[in-house]
Amino acid sequence: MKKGNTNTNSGEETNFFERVYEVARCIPHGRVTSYGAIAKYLGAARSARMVGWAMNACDGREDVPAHRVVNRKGVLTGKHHFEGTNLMQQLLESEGVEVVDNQIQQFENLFWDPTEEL
DNA sequence: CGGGTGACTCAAA
DNA sequence: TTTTGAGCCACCC
Repeated sequence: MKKGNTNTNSGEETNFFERVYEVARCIPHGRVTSYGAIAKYLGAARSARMVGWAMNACDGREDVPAHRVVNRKGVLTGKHHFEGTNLMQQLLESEGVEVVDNQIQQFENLFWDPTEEL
């Protein structure tokens, strides 16, 4: 049926999310990537939002360095979602990434493209 | 089944 | 140049 139901949600996680987490986990230390890049790698270049959504679900997945994932401009758009105000920035700086005004410096240089690297 | 949402992205005015 | 609008896909109720 269609959807009626049985929501099997519980117990089985959507592969899509897992996929995002997997890529996020593959992000090298001290590097950053964009939602669109991950989405494209998954085959849904237009679903960058979903990647962000997946990050929202990352709650509980500490292994998922959401702080390494930023928007196409290199701006910490999701930093507002992190606890604290500069937690995300602190994490990035801790890895050697320069962040100023919620924007990553030398973003192009630190940008890590899964479609090319993987 | 249907509707609403969203941590994005691209394009046009 | 900056701002505004629409598109898109997957998850949740």
